[in-house]
Amino acid sequence: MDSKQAAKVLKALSHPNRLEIYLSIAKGEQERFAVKELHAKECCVVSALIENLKIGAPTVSHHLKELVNAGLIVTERQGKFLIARAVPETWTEVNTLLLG
Amino acid sequence: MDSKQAAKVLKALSHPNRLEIYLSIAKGEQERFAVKELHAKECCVVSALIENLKIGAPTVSHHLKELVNAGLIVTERQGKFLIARAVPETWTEVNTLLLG
DNA sequence: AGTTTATTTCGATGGTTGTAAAATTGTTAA
DNA sequence: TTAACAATTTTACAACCATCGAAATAAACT
Repeated sequence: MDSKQAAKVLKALSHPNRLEIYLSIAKGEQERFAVKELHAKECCVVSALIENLKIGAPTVSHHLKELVNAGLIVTERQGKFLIARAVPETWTEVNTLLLG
Repeated sequence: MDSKQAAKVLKALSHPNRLEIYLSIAKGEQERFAVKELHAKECCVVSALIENLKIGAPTVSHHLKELVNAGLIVTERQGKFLIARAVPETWTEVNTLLLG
């Protein structure tokens, strides 16, 4: 990964709320909120994040789009809900650039 | 490190020019520009960064201050020049949070 | 003093975060 | 199969923050 792409990823994580959203998704801490049919590690709906962060749904929606755009997560709609999963390789590549 | 502090560090690296500056300092690529008395890995003067990035001295000065403020580098004046060294532990802590 | 290197101040420009209100998409119940 | 509900997204807008250079200032060498 080149440094311009890395800067984009870092920017996506550079806001406290967005970093929290990413960590919640990556660590699957949303299990208690998630719909029962899904596995814990791949669960995260917008409404769960709203509960935790106390910011509005439109803002969460916007933040999620930025994380998707940076390649840090992927999302998938399941019925009414939006499910998110982290893409850990993206962070690994950034880390490689910074440590290399 | 807590996530708010991590976000601050990530923000400092979230701009392409600042990331380049940090990488230059961390990798000691500025040796050819540095004053001869200093060791390669700890050398980096503002004028060298200006050469590489083609942005003005005031902007470089401002970016360096943000990197210092995030704890990613330390600076020291040696005569006319400003010397910078990376503080790799800061990045390590951020990485630990993101991987943990 | 004059030159070189870096910093501060200030202003212009553009981007970011957030909300309210409306629109969209999917589910459920009559 | 409509009507009502529920989750998310889009649009529009306000408030705030970031990047950058020009000019002036500071610090250090010759």
